[in-house]
Amino acid sequence: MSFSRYKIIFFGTPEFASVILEKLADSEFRPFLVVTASDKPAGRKGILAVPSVKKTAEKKQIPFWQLDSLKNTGIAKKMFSLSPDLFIVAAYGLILPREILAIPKFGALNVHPSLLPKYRGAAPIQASILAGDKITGVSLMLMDEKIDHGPIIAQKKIKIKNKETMLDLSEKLSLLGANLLIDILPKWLKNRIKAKKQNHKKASFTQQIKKEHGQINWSKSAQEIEQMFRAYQPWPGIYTFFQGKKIKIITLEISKIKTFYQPGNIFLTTEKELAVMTKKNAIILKEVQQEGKNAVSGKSFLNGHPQLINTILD
RNA sequence: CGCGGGGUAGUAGCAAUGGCAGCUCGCCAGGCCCAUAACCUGGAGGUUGCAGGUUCGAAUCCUGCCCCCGCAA
Repeated sequence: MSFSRYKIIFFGTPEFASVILEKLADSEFRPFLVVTASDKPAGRKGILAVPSVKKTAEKKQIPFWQLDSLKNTGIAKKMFSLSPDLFIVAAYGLILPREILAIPKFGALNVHPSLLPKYRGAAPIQASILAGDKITGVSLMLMDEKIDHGPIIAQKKIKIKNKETMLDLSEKLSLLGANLLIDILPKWLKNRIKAKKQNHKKASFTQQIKKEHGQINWSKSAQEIEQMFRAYQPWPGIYTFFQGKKIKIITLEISKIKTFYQPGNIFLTTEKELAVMTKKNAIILKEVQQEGKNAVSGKSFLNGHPQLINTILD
């Protein structure tokens, strides 16, 4: 029995969605149309950045639309005329209006990288790392007009490992989500699954991440700063200011070394490594990058800035 | 033509802003030491990204080019 007669439209934009699209494209749930965001200028020279999903659609030879708005009524009509059976949405970036959601017979399914109702919104993966959670997962959800609010079809948990960054976890969750989809879709399309309403009282929300979130507050604990570091890879990264210049931290390590320094104090460990004290434990700066400069090891940075030792960072 | 920083010894990091090109690290030799990545003494190592210009004199000022990076998006 094949499901390839069902007409599926896939909505998504970044890498996370791209992984899912790739899996679907090779399955019997291959979408016949992909909707993604348009190319946007990026980088120093304003070179156009192509959404990851667009590349995958091209690679898998699936037609795609690049839309920056779904509010145009013509879009809904055009989609309706294609008579799709199902939408699959993963990190598309735009809210789907009600008239669009109403189009497919089997609804619009969203792949959300958290255990809903926890971490609704824009940055669930970062939120789970930032909070130091040990377990997270993906949720398949039937979309309604409110963000990440619809009833849940399926969930799958995974552990968050110690050194896992947002990037690592994102990749795992996208694969998990893709496999879960392929697993669940046959039952869903035969109406054998009932979506369960979320417990809205337990809902929590995450905000879009801004660059300012990456500034280090040294009065937090080393543990918290390290979680921040992993959550904000690759963007915005974490940084501090030294003599008015922004210093990005490229790699770091927690040190349990005992000192009497106050939080933010820069010092040398017995191994001559560059370290900063926090509220609890110290952070060793293995690799740093000053604005306008290449990334260098903590030792090298120290060679050029010997006055660094014993200054206090905010 | 979005804004800005940078390229100086060795695959390292930084000074010197018109007047002898220096510092830290590393490297080499020797010393000290039970010993050392610590300490002491000495040493090697440079066409200052490339090309041109201004000047008695350019790492420094001007022009063009190459390369690296931060911001913005």
